[in-house]
Amino acid sequence: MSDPTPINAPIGTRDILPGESEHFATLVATFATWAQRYGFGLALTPLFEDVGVFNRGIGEDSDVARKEMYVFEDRGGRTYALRPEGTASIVRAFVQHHPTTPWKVWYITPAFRYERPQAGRYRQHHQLGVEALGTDDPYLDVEVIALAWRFYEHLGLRQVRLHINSMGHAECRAMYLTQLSAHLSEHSGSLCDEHRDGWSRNPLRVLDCKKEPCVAVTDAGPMLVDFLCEDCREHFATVTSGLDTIGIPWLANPRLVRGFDYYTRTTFEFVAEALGSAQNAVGGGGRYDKLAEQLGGEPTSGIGFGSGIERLLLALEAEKVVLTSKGLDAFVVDTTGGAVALELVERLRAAGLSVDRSYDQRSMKSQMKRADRSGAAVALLVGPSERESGTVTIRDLRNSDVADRQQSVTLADVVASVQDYTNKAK
RNA sequence: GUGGGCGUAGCUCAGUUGGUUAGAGCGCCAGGUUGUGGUCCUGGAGGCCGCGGGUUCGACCCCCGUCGCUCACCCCA
Repeated sequence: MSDPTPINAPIGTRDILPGESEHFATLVATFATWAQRYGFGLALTPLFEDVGVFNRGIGEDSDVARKEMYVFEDRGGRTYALRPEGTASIVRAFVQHHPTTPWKVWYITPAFRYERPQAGRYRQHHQLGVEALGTDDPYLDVEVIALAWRFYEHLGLRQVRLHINSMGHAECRAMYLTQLSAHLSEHSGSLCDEHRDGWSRNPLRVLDCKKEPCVAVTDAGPMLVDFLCEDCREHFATVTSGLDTIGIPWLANPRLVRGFDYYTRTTFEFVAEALGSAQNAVGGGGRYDKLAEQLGGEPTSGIGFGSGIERLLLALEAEKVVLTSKGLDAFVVDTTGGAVALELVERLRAAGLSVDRSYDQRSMKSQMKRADRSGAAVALLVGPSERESGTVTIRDLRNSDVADRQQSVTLADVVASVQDYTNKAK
């Protein structure tokens, strides 16, 4: 009947548990703060969508849509997919609800891609990001990029480079694609093994190829920037000069095409140079002026970016940045059976303090050890004599060199005394 | 989808040409200190040596299979 074999988390997924989850939580809280500062409201959308939301959005020929989506059929025969990225769902919600524009939202979500896991790449990872719909004002592009930049900066990342490019709008890109295809066709024999026969399915992808043969061929070929129309050129110039104005360094990268078909005009990527591996993009995004239409809505401009939380945590680790989170204020050590601790921790918690205690009536030495490991600022000791006199002994656990590390306070003064300690520590 | 590496204690890892009771460090528990953590000392618990099969008198070790983890390619966050 029952199989006693333990079951592990699925391939490419992982548990984020205390010890690590504090960093995750601090990172999300930081992003929430910054997104709000920039005027974005939180948007929560379903984890799964009609598969068309993603197919139409990110392009049926993209790798993600072709082979990386978790697609399934529900009991009613509808075909759904777990979201592989954040933008398409948000735009679907925009089309469905017709909010007034400009509509600025931020999100945090798991994202799913069926691919072989490796360092910095998971089948379920977490993304946070923003989307802004309803205007093609280039200053909005600047703001979205600025938000990402300030967020990384505030986290403590110092080795992030902003790569930026313009994909043009539909017409300039079409002109460019004709030229690029002609060039690739002429030199297809010199492309890498993978693209020699496969380049025509998505010529832009060849620009993204890092292999020597492809780089050589595309270097000698036409570049998208040279095909931008007057409007697109001006849009791009306004974005980059806007970045200059507010002091955000950028790097023009004409090869930056990114993986999803919906991008138009501005595209950008944040590369964490501290990450040695190929998985060094901690965030990216761009403008998508056709996506709302593709999802059945009115033509609506939009721009956004997404950032991978796991990648950011790896980048922070690589840069040796430690995200601090608030530890315990106090740990109650009760050697009289634990009933005094019960009341004490409740009172302290009600006063807004973070408090833990030990259980199972362990020895004082054992409880003190736990108090120490807990990282609490102070230990609150209750033994027979304290219980007798209605007092608590407060012991400073962090400053081992000061003389008066312990003091006795009445139960009535405990809350205020602990608050004194934690305020001093700040 | 393709290729490499690795599966031994909670964690990180040793383990001799195949040989008898499988080890260390850290962590955990307890004691040294019957009311005091971090340092130190002592002791203890904890292992189907991933799983299945094969070779052998004998397998953690060699062979095959399988599952899992991991790294890389591809692509991406």
